[in-house]
Amino acid sequence: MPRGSTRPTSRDVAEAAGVSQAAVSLVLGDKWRGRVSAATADRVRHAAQELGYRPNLAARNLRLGRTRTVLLVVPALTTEFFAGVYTGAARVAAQHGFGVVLYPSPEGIGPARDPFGSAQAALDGVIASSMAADALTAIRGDQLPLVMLDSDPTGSQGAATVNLDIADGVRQISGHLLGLGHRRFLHLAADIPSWTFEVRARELAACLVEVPGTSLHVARAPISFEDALAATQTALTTPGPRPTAVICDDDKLAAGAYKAARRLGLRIPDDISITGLDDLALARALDPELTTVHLDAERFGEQGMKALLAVLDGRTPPEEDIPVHLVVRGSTAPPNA
Amino acid sequence: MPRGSTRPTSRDVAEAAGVSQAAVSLVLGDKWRGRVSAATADRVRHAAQELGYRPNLAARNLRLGRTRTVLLVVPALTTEFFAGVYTGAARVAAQHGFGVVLYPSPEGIGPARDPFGSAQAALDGVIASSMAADALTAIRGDQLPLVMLDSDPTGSQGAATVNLDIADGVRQISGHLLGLGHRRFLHLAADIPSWTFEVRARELAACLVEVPGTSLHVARAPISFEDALAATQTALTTPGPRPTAVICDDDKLAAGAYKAARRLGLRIPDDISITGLDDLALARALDPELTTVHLDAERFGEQGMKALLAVLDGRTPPEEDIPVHLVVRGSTAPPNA
DNA sequence: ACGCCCAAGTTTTACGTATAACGTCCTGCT
DNA sequence: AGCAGGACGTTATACGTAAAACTTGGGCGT
Repeated sequence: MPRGSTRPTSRDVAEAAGVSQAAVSLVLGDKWRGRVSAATADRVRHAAQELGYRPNLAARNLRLGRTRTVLLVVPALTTEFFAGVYTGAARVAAQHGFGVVLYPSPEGIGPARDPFGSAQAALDGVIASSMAADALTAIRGDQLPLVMLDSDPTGSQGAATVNLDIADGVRQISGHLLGLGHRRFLHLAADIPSWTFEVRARELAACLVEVPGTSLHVARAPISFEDALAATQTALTTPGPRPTAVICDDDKLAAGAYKAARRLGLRIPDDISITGLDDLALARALDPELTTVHLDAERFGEQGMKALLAVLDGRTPPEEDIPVHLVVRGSTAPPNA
Repeated sequence: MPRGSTRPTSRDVAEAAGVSQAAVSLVLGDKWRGRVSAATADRVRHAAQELGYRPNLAARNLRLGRTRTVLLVVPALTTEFFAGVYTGAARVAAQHGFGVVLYPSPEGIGPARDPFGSAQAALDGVIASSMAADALTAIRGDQLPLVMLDSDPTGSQGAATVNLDIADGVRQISGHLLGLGHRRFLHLAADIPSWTFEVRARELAACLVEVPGTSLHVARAPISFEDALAATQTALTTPGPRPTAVICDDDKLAAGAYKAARRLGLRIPDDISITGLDDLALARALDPELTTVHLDAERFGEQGMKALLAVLDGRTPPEEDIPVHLVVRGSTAPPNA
């Protein structure tokens, strides 16, 4: 037993096993082959077990100069999407003996003045999701290895990037709706300055401009049920021919669009088709179930973490986009008349 | 400039300011009054600023024997509820200079064999949410200050507990439905061995037994859309008089119940009333909007963190339950006939 | 004039770990 | 017989910080 009630240290283990502290470190660090006899190694392991020894991570981190801990910066945790990203990143991290600390940037997507303010941990690297460029600069100042998720590759200042192939998702949506015969579209866009949403707008416009006779209106709303409802309602009641399909930047917006359509007495999908993007649990709870683009959040987090591990290893991370796929459910149908 | 490209240490700052390392520590630790002149203190601060000095947390943690970091153990991050708990806990923590590391127990609610397996951080304390008793024992073995969220106070082995007043929420639901005239109930229960769900079942039974002429059937399902759908569908098609109200253990189950009701051609709330519990974003997206009990997840997390801070301070945390309130929306109405 | 205390620092130490550098047998070979 | 070298360790040191213990040079009271 160590004196007092403090946690046992490697020295306590050494004493209990009748060896030096260095031997304990070698054995428990699995570097004992050819340096310590198997019998002694066993004694040490038993003593450690007996005392309930757990290494002091602060001391180890100080000694090694690294912490095997990385920071994941995400916008506010308001959907399960980022929970999935975290889960995926944490899983891969754990497999490599790393831990992940979460930092929900208080200002949401956009500039974060003090990227690490509340993160008490000492860090080996950072994964930043959907961040604005100025926050990026603040982070880079710390010289930490950095991976950006869903961010403009051209503005990433040399940081590695991992992206979902959102552009392809938009192509799949527009292809689906055009194939059904839709020509008049409303784009319910997230009113957030973020690359991932710019891509949606740009790609959608590019897809539709190719097809003669199409029209595209854009409504903007913050990602909230109420705002989406209001914006859609306004957009659908403006004079002129009504859009037959509403393409929403994400599922939450789509839920608002559903309610707006219902308020106006429109049936989904008979009178109006609606699509989302994310494939949250919400998508299946809506009635009819939402046609949307499935994003594999966990895989996204996994890839992000793998890229960061590569950077930490001095390797160059692969730059492939993560595929996404359209899930056709009940909210889309050919336009009537 | 320090030699090489390593991060500047307090010694580098000392050299730049022409003082000893101890002086730097005193100044930056704000313990310099009466020990260092104001002019020197300024020189030190400027030097630190100039070099971009940031203290090495591993070294500080080692020296101080504490990390100002706590672990929040939650079941899988599949709903925004636990995201809210985290957000609240992290906010309070940040105000006190603490960080929060998240550990989503891989086995979900229930036994967690290796509570800290993937948590690389050195910890000052633990907040554990909805955990089973055996996992608790494993945690207690580590002698860390512990606060339990939504856990059986009688089985908490002396750990502080913070609970939502779920029992009161159940009373509000049953009062609401009984007041509307309902007498035949289906309880769609979460098929998870956790105290928070046991409370729901016990309290509901207790509420209904007081009222003559009531019947209560119970269906069980894991918390998933599909399972809830299947369980409800089975329960509603068994012979005998059909329940007029379905009380669900949480909103996600309610979403499944909605779909089951629709499949059977039942209108909500005309033919059947449905209630949830949580008040997730989902609740407002359903059509009609879900009558449910609002849980203030962020406040829950805040209270949990405050309790842990109290324990760390040697104070006794208050043992008050957090109030919840019924939100009546469109999914409940008097039974027809 | 002498001692004392205070301001303004400095020197030293400890936290617990990982590892480089250094001993000491003993075995086997020439 | 002598000696190389492997097996099995030990000793010593550094990581960066906080803080206790020590130093030094006035200024002030008596």
